Amino acid sequence: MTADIESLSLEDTLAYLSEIESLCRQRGLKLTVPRREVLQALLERGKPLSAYDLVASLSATRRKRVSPPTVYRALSFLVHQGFVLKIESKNAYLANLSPNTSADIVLLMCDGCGTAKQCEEPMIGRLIAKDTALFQFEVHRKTVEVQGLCKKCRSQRSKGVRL
Amino acid sequence: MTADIESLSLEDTLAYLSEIESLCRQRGLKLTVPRREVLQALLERGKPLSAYDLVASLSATRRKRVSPPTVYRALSFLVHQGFVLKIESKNAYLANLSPNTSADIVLLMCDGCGTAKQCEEPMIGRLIAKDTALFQFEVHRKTVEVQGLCKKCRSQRSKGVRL
DNA sequence: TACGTATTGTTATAACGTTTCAAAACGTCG
DNA sequence: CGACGTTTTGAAACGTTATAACAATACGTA
Repeated sequence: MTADIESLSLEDTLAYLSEIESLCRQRGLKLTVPRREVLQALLERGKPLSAYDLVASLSATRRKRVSPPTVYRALSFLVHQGFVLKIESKNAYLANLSPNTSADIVLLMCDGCGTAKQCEEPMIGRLIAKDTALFQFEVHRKTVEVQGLCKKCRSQRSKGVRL
Repeated sequence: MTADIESLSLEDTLAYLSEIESLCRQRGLKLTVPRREVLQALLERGKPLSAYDLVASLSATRRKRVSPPTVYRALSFLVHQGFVLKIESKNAYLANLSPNTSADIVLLMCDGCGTAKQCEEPMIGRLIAKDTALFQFEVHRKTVEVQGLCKKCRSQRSKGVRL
């Protein structure tokens, strides 16, 4: 069994974490222990995890029970800073692999294998701006999520595998 | 106090319900009592309601406790048929005012007053198709939600009202 | 009427998220 | 250093959202 192709190499994980630390310093914020642990767990798994998956994961690595509020607070911080994406349609969370870009993100989520691909899509913002301008609506946050089957799972299915 | 401007007139509500009934007949499906009650409650209130709001609402109109599964099953049917929209970012449900069109829908949700406006936006589908084609991703479902402030609430705020 | 299927009722429970308040860590100013 | 205010974390209890499992009922059809 090979490693999950979606997860980052150790090298990339460390580079990513140091980029996040640098962003925190720039913003005068602290990447505290629980925040870092949550982010690291999301990076390691590479796919969307629920808050309670993270509670279990952190409870395992420390050898002591971590409570839901600890995880939710860390997630709230990370989502606020744009380091983690919340997947609304699945109540799950995913490390944002492009935390410093401000382009809107389209998430392609596979119903087969549970992976999620993030696409930066600047035109979505323009399109939505057209609708919101019409109603003089002030935009705070945008969510664009697509569910379906990834290439790999489609070919699995065509070979007769049940999804 | 006047009626909520978002809710339909009695006349429009009846017209809408008979359109839904007609769609059900065409599809060989039944708009049973709980399904109709849930849809009607959503129409009457005109804004997103949680499943448990609906449990309370139905329990009030029948004078007997309605249980969550009853409501969730009705919602599942209505969402499946496209008669009701699920708002993923709020765990709430909204009557779909254009149940027979297949254009993608952008929801503009106001953080101030809780109302939601639905906009048909055919270009969103094209844009997403571009990304999904790149990854050979097969699309099953799309969610596009925008949170912010509606025109009315913006002007309230500019008059100093806390939101 | 008898039978199979679809739907609803009911209880219990799982999954997701928050409130509240106490304890600890941390910066900073005397 | 040490006292103080602020931010962050820990822990228990609770609130909200959603589903599982199984019994009862309604409904079409032969």
